[in-house]
Amino acid sequence: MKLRQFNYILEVANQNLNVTAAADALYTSQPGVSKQILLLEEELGVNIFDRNGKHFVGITSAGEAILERAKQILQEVDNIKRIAAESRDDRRGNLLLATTHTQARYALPRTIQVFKARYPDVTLHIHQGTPMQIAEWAAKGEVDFAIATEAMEHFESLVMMPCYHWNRCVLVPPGHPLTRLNPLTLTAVAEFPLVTYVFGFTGRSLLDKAFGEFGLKPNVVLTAVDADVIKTYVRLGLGVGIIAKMAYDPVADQDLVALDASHLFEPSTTRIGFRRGTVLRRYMYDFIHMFSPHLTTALVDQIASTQTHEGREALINPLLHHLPYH
Amino acid sequence: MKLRQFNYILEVANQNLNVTAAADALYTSQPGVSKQILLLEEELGVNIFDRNGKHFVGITSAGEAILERAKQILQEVDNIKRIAAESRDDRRGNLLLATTHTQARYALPRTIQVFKARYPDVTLHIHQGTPMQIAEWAAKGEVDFAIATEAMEHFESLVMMPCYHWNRCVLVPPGHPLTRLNPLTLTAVAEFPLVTYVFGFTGRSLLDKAFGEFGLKPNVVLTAVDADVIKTYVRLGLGVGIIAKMAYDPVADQDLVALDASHLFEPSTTRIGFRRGTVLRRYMYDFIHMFSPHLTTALVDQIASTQTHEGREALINPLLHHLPYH
DNA sequence: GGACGTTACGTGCTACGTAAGGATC
DNA sequence: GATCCTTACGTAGCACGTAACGTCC
Repeated sequence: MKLRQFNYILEVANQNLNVTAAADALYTSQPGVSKQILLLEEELGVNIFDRNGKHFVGITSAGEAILERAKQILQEVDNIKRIAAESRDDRRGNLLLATTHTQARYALPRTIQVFKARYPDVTLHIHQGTPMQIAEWAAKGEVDFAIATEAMEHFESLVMMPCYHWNRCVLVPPGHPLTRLNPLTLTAVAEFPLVTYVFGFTGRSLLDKAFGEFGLKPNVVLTAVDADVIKTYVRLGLGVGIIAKMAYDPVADQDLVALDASHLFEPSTTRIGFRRGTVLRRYMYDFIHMFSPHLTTALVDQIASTQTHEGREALINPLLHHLPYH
Repeated sequence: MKLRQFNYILEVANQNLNVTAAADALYTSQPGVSKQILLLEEELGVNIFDRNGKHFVGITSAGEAILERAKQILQEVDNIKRIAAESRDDRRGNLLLATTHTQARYALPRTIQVFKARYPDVTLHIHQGTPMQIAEWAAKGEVDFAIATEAMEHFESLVMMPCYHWNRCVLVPPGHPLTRLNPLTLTAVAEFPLVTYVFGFTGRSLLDKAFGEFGLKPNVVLTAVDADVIKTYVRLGLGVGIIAKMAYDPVADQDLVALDASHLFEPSTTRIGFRRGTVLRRYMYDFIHMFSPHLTTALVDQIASTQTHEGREALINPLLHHLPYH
């Protein structure tokens, strides 16, 4: 049994049982991967993969259990690397963030500025993706942190912590009829064509929920992944925009009017998450703390080491009531 | 990083930082071990061991963390082996028990007879030792199960489950003054020289506690590890014996009189334990179940997967009230 | 016929054991 | 001086890549 063999079988499983693809992903030869898998199976006396002739067509039940353990082992190997890196130099390393456009553009810049000043020798990488991709990357350990509003709670293997609440504003050109309405109502908004986020992005689900509860059928004429695109189309007069309040820039967007809509929608919660069981480096704890001052090292450790869903809820719920608003 | 390197550093740590001893224990050459450790430290860029010149004198703080992870990794490797063995043939394998004389001689034979009949192809090994050794062997994964009455609760890394309660009898030659006493009292017993278990064995701690609570200072003239030795000296008239009731055999010991002493002492509880995080094979679950019918596979899994002390207590305490008596 | 996994084979690396060398107690 | 770890060196085994082969769709 060798660590490399564990790497190989996991990559094959990840690549939909395609050995060739796994070999490519691992930058090695296909026969090498094939050989090592056969050797491992021979050593264990058990098939990990089901085969139809020479083609891999499935994972055996023993294989499932073995892959699970192999994943665990490689995670611990990774932890050892981190422990070593931390002890060599706790100010040097990499920080891989996966997040959405909204976070990268509006929520993160300030934190990242402070972080870079504090840790000039940590190389930052920001991967942008859909909330679903983001969560998957973090779950696989391909990135250190996932930061997003949606789709984060479906991964039991992620430690998720709330960072801040935020709500929306309605974006209209100056002189638009809605600017004369005080207070703004959902019914009034629903009478205009809307431009807002794509489903599955940036709190779109809570937005739909609010209209739905009033029995309103909003006329969404355009959806986009990010607020910059939405603003562009509001400027073109395509419709009324609904975006995160933090995405409105009073200076750059002074040609548009932002109407507070906090009373119309439930606040959304942005969360940060990382793979359970991962050792965090000092600067990672610090990053979390800079982004969300209520998430101290001790609290993060406590949440991460709590195994039951209920236990984590008990730690997280009190936080939710004192979360900052953006 | 290689699995072998993890093996090496753990063995060195186990052998009090003596590389030569570790190499011997691993049946390999000392320079080989030395080399691999140096290679690992070089790869990680961190010293795992503190050195004074060429002598190993301690473990670095990073080393502590690394050893912990390495242990975890090797345990999972072991689990993979078990999963594979189970899927090859779930009726063949090894079962390593560590237990005391008392259990091996009086409690286990019946279970083992049934077990051997059910699993003729499982090779059984019984290691006898002190309760402390037994627990350590199990904690290190050197044996599958520890079965004992004492010293079992001090190992957080062991999953411990209660098997049965038992109590003591007072052993005297026929015609002894104590045989005319009804009921038997602690004060009366304390007036005679006593022969009983060594401290740290077979419920000796609860025995001392009972005398202590009555302010009695028993005159223990001889202690032994096992009841057979105790009986021998009772026969020689050296004193009154106090042994586990199950250790009295009405046939073989008919030349001695056993007086029930259940009302004089708190019952002791014999427990079975295994290393937390270990995958159990089908026959291992069955062995537990045969030895303690209340410990079903589902219950064992539930107890083993409960991470908090309180959670385990909540599962175990109800058991304690319905435990069989031996 | 194309995609895919296995077998064959030659090369280079590496782990291991023996022997010698330094260091520490 | 004994114990202990490291360095040196030769050998054997193993992993890897290229090429050829067999198989499935």
